[in-house]
Order: sequence, then structure tokens, then C-alpha cells
Amino acid sequence: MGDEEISKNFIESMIDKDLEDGVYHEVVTRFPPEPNGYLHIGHAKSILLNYGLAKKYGGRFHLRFDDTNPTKERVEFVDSIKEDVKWLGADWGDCLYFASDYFQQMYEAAVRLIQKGKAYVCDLSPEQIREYRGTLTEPGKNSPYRERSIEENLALFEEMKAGKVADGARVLRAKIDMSSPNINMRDPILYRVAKMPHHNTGDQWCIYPMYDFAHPIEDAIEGVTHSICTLEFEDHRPLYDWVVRELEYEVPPRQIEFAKMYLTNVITGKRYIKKLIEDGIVDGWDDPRLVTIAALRRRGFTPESIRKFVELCGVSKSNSSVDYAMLEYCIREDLKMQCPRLMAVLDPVKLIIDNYPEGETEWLTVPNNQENDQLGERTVPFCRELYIEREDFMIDPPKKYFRLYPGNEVRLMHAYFVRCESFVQDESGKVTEIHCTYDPETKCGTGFTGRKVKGTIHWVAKPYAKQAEVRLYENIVNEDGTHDEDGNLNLNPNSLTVRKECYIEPNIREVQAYDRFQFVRQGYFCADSRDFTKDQPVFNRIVSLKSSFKLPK
RNA sequence: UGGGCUAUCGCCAAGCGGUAAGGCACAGCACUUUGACUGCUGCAUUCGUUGGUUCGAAUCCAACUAGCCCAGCCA
Repeated sequence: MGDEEISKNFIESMIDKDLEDGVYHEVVTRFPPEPNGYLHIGHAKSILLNYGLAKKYGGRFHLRFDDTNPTKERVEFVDSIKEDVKWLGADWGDCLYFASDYFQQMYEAAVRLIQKGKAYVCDLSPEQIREYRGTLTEPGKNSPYRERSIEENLALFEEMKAGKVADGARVLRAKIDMSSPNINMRDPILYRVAKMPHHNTGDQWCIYPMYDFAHPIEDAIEGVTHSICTLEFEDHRPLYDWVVRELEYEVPPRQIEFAKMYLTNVITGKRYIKKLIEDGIVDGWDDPRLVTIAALRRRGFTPESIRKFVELCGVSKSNSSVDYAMLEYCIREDLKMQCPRLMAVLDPVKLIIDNYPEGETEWLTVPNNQENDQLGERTVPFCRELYIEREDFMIDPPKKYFRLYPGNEVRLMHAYFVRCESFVQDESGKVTEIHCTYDPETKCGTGFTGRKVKGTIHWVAKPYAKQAEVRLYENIVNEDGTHDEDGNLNLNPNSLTVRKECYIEPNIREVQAYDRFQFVRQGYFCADSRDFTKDQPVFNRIVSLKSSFKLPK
């Protein structure tokens, strides 16, 4: 997996051209999150794209925290982001940076702009600035403070820096063009006053640079060549270029935009996730139904599966929403060869083999994964009373059902053929016991070829079985749209099913948190790190198998 | 008559003037000690629309249409 030829994306083509033209002689990329929340699957695309490009071209990949706004940032997010990026396998080596470490250089850059007559201090209030900015269809008008002298601007900016100016009273603005059709070029704000401690620089600064000013400087300082961001920044590129040009960096970085990834039937918006947590619908930022990196990890997704997914989705400039089935395919693909395939019964019903000696136990040696003998073997107990899956027996089966029903013979996986002779129901009609007879000659591994059966079912020996809790997850929002007309989430009421009476093979006592298994026909499961105890393990379903027999309606 | 971007199968996505890659999903067949996996087969006479240039257009030109983004002292 992973060695298939994936066609070159448009960013690689641009990089190739830059290298050919001698614009750059190396490739340096970065992932620049603001530490204001948890990373999700969409960020994974950016992380892996940037990291992959640096690796492919033998360049560097930087992890840089874009922490220029102290009002929104917290250290705990810095830590969680580092953990998630590392987990995804994007190795930043010693290239870990903080935009806030460049505050002095940014300040000096701002002074240089003032000296060039390209920036001025503006006293307009936030409301006035908005009015002066014009609208999408009307040009803006010049600020009355636009023509202040360089000396005055320098002095005023110094006052801002010294804390002599109240929050919001004055800002530093670029002097570009108030009539530009691109609103970002209408004298954008470069620096604002915010008397607030910063998670990294403390009280050292009370002026903070805006994204549009800070970002190109951060890239230039670090020697980033290709500054890859999402589509909504396309309109900012002229400003990005303006900043690196006016600041006269010898090797100016290039901004390239790509489309964000959206996934069907999930939510990524911080606002919505926060509400789900507050409403108690999910149990936190790492609830397995969410697609934060932390949630995917807890659910049991592997970093490799996320990498495969991102690679498969590709990179383009058209807004798109990838089918959740694609993610499911990727984790199945990764897990199928590396997971032990164990038997577990999620909805048990008793099966009794009437002609099997009472009190006897056979220990069967079975492969852990028929397709990968590296995974070895284990022994499982077999005896007279078993549990099988309730859905593997039907009193009155439809056509083409080939599991157990009165008179039919099936294989008990890794064991014997068994024929249903009778069954017992309670008053409500619920089946409580299934009685079978087995044929000793049909034991697995003896090479019996006398006859064939169409169905194979899994089972667990009743006296030895271990009880476990299993959580079955589905998408959190409905297939037919994630929101209704009013913007409320269209929640899937069946997104979580908890099964407490599940029986698993006794072997599973060896399991560690985060261990993954394929429960035969039930799909892939992960031991939940949060609720895991060895006595009563809790498993999260990662993904179900592709399909199973569906009853005709 | 604001600007920017996008449009190729149900969903992603190659393609860059020489006659529509691939993956997911779906369907069928075969195989099967998991109805899984695997293998095979099928799945766009057509590239948002309409014109034009050309021997030849998804690719070039023009005009439309639809969707997304922009008026934070957020990033």
C-alpha cells in the first residue's frame, strides 16, 4: 500500500517549474496552525501535503504556530497540535517555530515600511475604518490620517508599542489603494493594539501584527519557498506579494492555494462541535464520532490510513466533499492484513450441540489471519454450548440465506459442520436456544471434502467466553444533508449503539489499549484507550466490513 | 458593468490541440473455513451551456450559466 503511482498534482507542477526556472533551488514548506483549537481531518490534508512535498523534493518541513492573536490562543492547543502532527507522521525535525518569536523582526519591518512611506498610523475608530473601506461594489475613501509625515508616523507607532495607546484607538495601516477592487488592498491594517498577555511572549508586546502582514514575513524569515494555504486566501495573495516586495526579501516565498477538504456526513466546525459537547451528545473533542485527529486516533484509525486517504483524495482547486466511504475503504485496506481476526458475538443466542459430549473441551489451533501467517496462531476452546450471533439464525429464512435455519447445515468457523435440529422460543417468540448436531468427520483441518456448506458462522464457547462492551458508531449527521434550513444539525439518532452483553474469545485478555482486531463479519474494532480495563474491555468499532447479506424486504 | 476562483461519471480526480487515466461507490460472475478478502467483468460516444477557430477541441477564443470566497483592529 502506498506505492501506487499517483499522478502529479498541480502544486508539484508549479514547484517543478520553479525549480526549472531557477526561482528556487530547494523546497521548504510549512504547516502554520493558529493554536486555537483541535486539528481535524481537514488539517491532516494540509499537514501531509506540505510534509509530503518537502520530503519528495528533499527539502524541509516546518511546524510553525501562527500565534499572532493572543485573544484566541492557548498552550494546551499548542501541545495537542504537536501531538497530532507527530502522530500523523509529519516529522518537523528541529524546525519548530513560533510566529511570536519574530515579533521584534516584524516590528522592525513595520518601521521600515513607515520609513518608505508605505505605512501610516490611523486614528479612525473600527466603525469609521469600516465605513471608509467602502463596500464590495463601491470604492473606499482615504483616511484623513493617510498623509501624516514619516516622522509623525514613527513617533505614533512608537507610542503604540510603548503602551500609550488604548486598544482599538490607533492602528498601523499599509498605504496601498483605497479604490482597489480587491478589498484586501484598501489600506489593510498591519498592527493593532491589544493589551493582553501572550502565551509565549507574555507582556512583552502590546501591539500585535495582523495575519496578512505577519504571514509573509514568517515565511520569508524561515526561507519557506512554497507557502501553501487554502482557497479563501487567494484574494490575499496580492497583499502577500506586496509585503514581501516592499520588504525587499531576496528570495520571496510564493503563496499557492488549494481547496479545503470536506467529508460527507461529518462536522468539522468548532462552533458545532462545541455545541455537541455542551449538549452532551458527544463526550468530548475526541469522541469517536468526530473527525478531529484525536477522535480518529481514539476510534482506532491508523496514521497510515489517514495518509492513504489524503493521497487518494488528491489536491485541486475545486471545492469538493469526499465521500465518507473513501475513508472507510482506507482504514479497511490498512487493517485487513495486520489485524488478528478473532471471533466475537455481539448479539448472543445460545447454541447447543446435542451430540457433543457434555463437559468436554477441545482446544483448536487456528490462524490469527488466514492471509498473513506472520500473525501466528492461537488456540480457542470449543465445547457443547456456544454463543452465536442472533442474526446468523432464522426460523423462516428468505431465499439465498445460507446461514443457520432448521434443517440447514453450516460450518462453525475453524471447527465443525453443524446442523440445526430444533430451537426453543420464549413466550414472546424470541429464540432462546438453538439445538444442533455436529459431524465429527467435518473437523476443520482434517481435509474433509465429503460435502460442502454454503455458510460459515462465528461462535464463542459459552463457559470460556469473556464479556465485553462494544460501541458501534455511525456518522453523526444524516446522509440527506448535515443541516436543515435553519442551520440546525441534522443529527443521526443512531450514531452510537452500546452493546454491553457481548462475548469475545478468552484470548482477548491479552489486549492493550489501542489494539485493533477484526471481529469476524463485524468489522474492525479498537480497544478504547479511555475506558479500557483488561477485565471488561471496551471496543470501538472502527469500520464495518464492506457488506453482508441483506434481507429482502 | 466590484474583484477573485471553480466547473470532466453518484463521490474524488488525471488530462494542458491528436480522438476521455485511475480510485471510491455500485452491479454481475468466479473463488471462499469471515456473504470479507482476492480475481475477472461492467459502469462518461462525452468533459456546465451555446457559438467560433482547426483536418482534429475537455484542452484555444467568445458569450452565457451555476457554485464558492472577500466588506474582522480573526487566521
